[in-house]
Amino acid sequence: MSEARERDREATKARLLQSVEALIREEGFGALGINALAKRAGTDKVLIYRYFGGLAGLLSAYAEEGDFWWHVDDILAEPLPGPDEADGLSRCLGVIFARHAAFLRAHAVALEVIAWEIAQRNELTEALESVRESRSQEMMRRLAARFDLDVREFLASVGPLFALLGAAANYLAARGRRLRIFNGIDLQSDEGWRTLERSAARMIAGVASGAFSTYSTQ
Amino acid sequence: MSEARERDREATKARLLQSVEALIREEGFGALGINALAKRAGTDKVLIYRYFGGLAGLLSAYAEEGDFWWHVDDILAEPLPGPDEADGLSRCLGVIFARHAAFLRAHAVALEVIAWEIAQRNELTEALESVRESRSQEMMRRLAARFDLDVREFLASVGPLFALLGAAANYLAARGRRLRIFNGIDLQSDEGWRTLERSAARMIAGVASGAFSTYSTQ
DNA sequence: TTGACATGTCACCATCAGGTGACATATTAA
DNA sequence: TTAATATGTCACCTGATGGTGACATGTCAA
Repeated sequence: MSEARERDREATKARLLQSVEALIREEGFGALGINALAKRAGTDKVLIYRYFGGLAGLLSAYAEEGDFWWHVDDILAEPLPGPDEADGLSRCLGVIFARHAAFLRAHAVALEVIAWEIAQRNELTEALESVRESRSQEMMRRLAARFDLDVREFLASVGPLFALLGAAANYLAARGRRLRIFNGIDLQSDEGWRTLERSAARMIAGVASGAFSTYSTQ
Repeated sequence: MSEARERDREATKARLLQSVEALIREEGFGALGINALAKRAGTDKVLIYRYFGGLAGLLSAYAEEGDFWWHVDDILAEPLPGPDEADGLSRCLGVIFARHAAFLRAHAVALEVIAWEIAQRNELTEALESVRESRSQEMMRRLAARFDLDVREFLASVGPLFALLGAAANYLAARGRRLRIFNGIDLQSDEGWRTLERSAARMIAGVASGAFSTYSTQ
């Protein structure tokens, strides 16, 4: 009867971690539960308690090793406008916005993470959040270095801009999973997102024209 | 024993509707359930089935009569920059952004609605969504009329801008409920939001400088 | 007064959740 | 070989959920 599954702790742990990813992608965070995870992994839920100490432990293990968010190297990959080019920083920010948006649209798990971070706050969302935040900070630091700007002042001037555009991309991409139209924009079409990118680029340029140097405050 | 509660259908229905609001505000959407609502209203869940046809019916009744979102009159209340003033439209959009953001920060239920619309899709979020969307559309139409612009072209030029800024405000306000900092911005302080409003105003101006008239396409 | 209906109460059901204890068996060290 | 331990299976518990049927009693028209 019982097929005497192979005894391999590491393989079982790996299957459980993969189940976290698969469940989030296919059914969303709402479906994440001890029972569902065990079933999906084809194992017994008691092993989750034994190997990970419970659901929270499994989820934070996933957060640490999971590949659910972009890497700084990818978001800043060449070719990328540099400090020697005209409007280098503005165009650079535009490219980053576009890459960020493209990544989101291509990664269902990332969108689920964003949606769930807003709606709920628990051990997993906190762990995921901290990974995301540290990557963003790293990206900003490297960008400041690229343009030879003081990090503090760079954050002060570009921070609000990134906050607005990043927030917009997150919201629209997450929303676009299930709702096609927002303010007349088709969130599920390439054309809709190109429109958004053009607007974002113009908005960036608008801020840049006013102030962007290291000695801008207001 | 049983206190023989007064028999008043309308009062019971009203208590149930108030429970929806109270539960969302105090415990979030996750707590919305037949049992929790009945308990909160101090009544029996079977009455929800009888009077509203079930949870979905109660929730959509709330969506129709609930006061969970801004009214167009409020968001466009005077004083508001008009077509005769310099940069009238740009400044008008800036004011609307600020009012939208201020409303969100002051209304916990609205933030819950936004968060839940992103994370889940069900009868209630669809009903709430449709109310929100229709108010936005109405606001845009009245704005076009105020500046004597063709609605279609107005939507094409201002639509992406509103989409980006509205999305950003929604995301940041919803996120700010539980997470204080985003990209160095304090989402729970007036100062943080003033910074965002200044950036938004500059971004709007940047788009306006390039194209804003009725005959702009790209 | 009587009978129909509206309002409200209660008990119960199946299902799912997270969680735990008891057990079977493979592996490995003594 | 034997005994301890690691791995995995199974049955069961408590509690909450959505949902329904049976019942008690107030209200109101005939």
